[in-house]
Amino acid sequence: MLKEPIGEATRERILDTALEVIAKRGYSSAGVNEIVELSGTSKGSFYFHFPSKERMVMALLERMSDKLINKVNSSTKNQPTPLHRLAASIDILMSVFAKKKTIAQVLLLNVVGNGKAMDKKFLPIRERFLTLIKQELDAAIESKQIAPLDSSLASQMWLGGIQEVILHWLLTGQPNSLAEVTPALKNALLMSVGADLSALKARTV
Amino acid sequence: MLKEPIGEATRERILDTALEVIAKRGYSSAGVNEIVELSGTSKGSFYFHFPSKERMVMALLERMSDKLINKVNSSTKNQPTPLHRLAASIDILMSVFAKKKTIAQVLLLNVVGNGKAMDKKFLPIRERFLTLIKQELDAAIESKQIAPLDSSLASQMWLGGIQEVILHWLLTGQPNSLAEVTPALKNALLMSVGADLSALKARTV
Amino acid sequence: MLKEPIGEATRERILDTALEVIAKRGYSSAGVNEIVELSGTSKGSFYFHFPSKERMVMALLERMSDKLINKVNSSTKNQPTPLHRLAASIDILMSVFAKKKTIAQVLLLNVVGNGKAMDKKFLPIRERFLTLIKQELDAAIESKQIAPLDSSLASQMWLGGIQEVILHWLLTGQPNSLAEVTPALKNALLMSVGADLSALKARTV
Amino acid sequence: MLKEPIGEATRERILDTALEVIAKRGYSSAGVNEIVELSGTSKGSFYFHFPSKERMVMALLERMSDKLINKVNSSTKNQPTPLHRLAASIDILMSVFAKKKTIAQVLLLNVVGNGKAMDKKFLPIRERFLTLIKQELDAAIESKQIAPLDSSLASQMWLGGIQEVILHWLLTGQPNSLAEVTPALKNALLMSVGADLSALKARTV
DNA sequence: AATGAATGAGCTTTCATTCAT
DNA sequence: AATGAATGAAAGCTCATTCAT
Repeated sequence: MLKEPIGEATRERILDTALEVIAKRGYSSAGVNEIVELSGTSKGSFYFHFPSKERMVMALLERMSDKLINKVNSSTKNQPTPLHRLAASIDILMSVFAKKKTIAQVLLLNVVGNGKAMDKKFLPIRERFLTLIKQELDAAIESKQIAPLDSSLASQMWLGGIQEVILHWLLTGQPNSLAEVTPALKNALLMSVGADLSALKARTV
Repeated sequence: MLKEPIGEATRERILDTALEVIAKRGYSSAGVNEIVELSGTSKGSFYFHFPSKERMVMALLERMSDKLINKVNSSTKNQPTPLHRLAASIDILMSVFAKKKTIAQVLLLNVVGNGKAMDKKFLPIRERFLTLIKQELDAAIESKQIAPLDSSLASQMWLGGIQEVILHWLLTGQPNSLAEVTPALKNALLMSVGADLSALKARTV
Repeated sequence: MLKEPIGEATRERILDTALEVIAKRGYSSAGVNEIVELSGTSKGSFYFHFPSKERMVMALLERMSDKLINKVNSSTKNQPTPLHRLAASIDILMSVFAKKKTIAQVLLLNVVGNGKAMDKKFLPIRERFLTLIKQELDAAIESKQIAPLDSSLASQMWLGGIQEVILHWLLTGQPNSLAEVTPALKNALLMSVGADLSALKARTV
Repeated sequence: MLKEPIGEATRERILDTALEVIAKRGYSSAGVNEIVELSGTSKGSFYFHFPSKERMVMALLERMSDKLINKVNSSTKNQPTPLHRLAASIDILMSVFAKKKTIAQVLLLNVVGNGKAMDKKFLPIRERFLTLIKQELDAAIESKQIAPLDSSLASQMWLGGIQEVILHWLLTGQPNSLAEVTPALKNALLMSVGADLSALKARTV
């Protein structure tokens, strides 16, 4: 009655399972076999819905980054200034990854360097986040919240910085909770572009 | 008399070739076959010198990070303060990667997420760079060059930020030369820890 | 309607071919490659049907000993006494091996010592034959056809004696036909447990 | 001073080690590498002393069966009759194998069915034991200790029977000690050729 | 839409053997 | 006599993909 987009159930089931399996095993060790078995479907179904394993993963990553960017957009909607929006973005990213380890694992451990020279294929996803950050930085510059700077470079630095902190947490378990370090990370990033932290705090209230 | 490490020729040849092949194809697509063929050796030789492909790659990464860290240490030896040393480290890292793309590709594209759950195996290498940065940050804090902060977190942010800029360059070709963005990246990172940039410049002279 | 085990064709073809190849080359020299080529299937099929070469061989041996034991059981069904059943068992074993050299080769030349410490894996098959003999010996003891003795030991001696005669024939070609020596072997084995041969003959009529 | 056949030390060391390794791993899993390492020699030495692994094993088996047959001959030297000699042979064989498991493992688990179609190569060794038994059986027939029979067949049955009992002990650990079953085995074998057991006992004293 | 048996190129690894020293 | 680096054929096995049903 409620299985809304009829006929897509199998496709979704495959993607859901793929997320789990890739998080557990990594991209190239995640076999179509295991995905198909755990999802209760079949090889034939898999290749009916996706032309290849690679394209399936791209669909998965797209679905994931869509959701993630939507969440970011929701959380920034009501923020008064570009810097507030950047701060809110960092908050939401960190909290989402903290809550869904699998998403972090797949997006961060497999988006980069997956061993099959498909790095370029994942670029669009990275680009989306870079653009997100860059736009707000440019807006902050335009509104004189921060001084002019190479916003492209800065956004790369931000993305990398955030990624590495999460990665470190995934791989070493340090810190216990991402929430612990989020404020400090946010401060450091904002300071790196010369933002006035006091202005931010005042307004958050 | 001086050709000290005799008999290591084959081993070195394999490692050199592996670097090229992994840079070209990524870790898991770099076949022992191709490495052996291009290096003009044999499978038997490969497995005489290394117990497995995995261990060979670890040896390669160790050799690479040894060299890299040595270069960093050389370049910071004569710097007067911790912040100067951090700045010099960034300079040398960026210039090395700019010069040797293959090193960047292997170290950055394969250190993380290579698809066979060996991520943890590469941790020691990441850790070495993190420690390098952290030590100088701690020294800078102790010598009051910067205010106290979570130096562990900061070093992660630095490493991630630097990595991402290089990665972006590798994957998109932007900017044309890493040298272009090095000063701005350096500034941003130093500002992120609240460093006084003017103090740095004054002393560099 | 009656082609019951449909879809098992490939699996059976592999087992049939494996029997030939192992008889020709021995267990460890029988390559999956050759088995697959001669059976007109593929490596993929092989590993779809069996998890490993070793497990395939175990399946083969099981199938063989099942058939063999069924034949023995059929032939002893109508025998009046335990000793008659033992005599009939020897007859049928010898005649089966005489007819199907490949079965003898695989079952006797590979059941023991195949070079990869899997000897213990084949034990169950030896055990089945030992049990078969032991049960009849015990029955013969109980029915006072023979005096009490270590039936376990005796069954080992019987099995080994029969095996060796067949082996000798396989390896040297002597005697020309197993049938030649079957009566003498049967007598010797029965005498070894103190059986009264005359009683046997009288009743066979 | 006493290292009699100078220069053979290495060769002997290799053979001794090979015995251990083959007992542990079986023929085809016993690698030249391991033998060479454990014996403290080198690949070069190995192939200086033996033209191939196979020939080395044959040399080992020859050495072993020489020793074994010498022991048998010593133990039968002073026995009064052929049947006494046969009984003594069984005793000594069982006690040697009981004492040196490695010898039993190599001689029995690898002489037969070693997986590389070299079965025929080991025939001479089997033949030596068969001949040993056959000669005494023939002598017993000639001296009228037993009635005429197919001594060739009987010797095969004996050899197989003895082998299987030892094999069973090696593979299952039953019985605890070979000595336990030796008298019963001896009796059964002698009865299988129609020997008068009482005559034997009387004379043994 | 779905199934699962079948494919085969490709993988890493093993190992008896050779040979320059 | 001895060394051990080098060889390469061959092994068992994996896995994304295809296709008849």
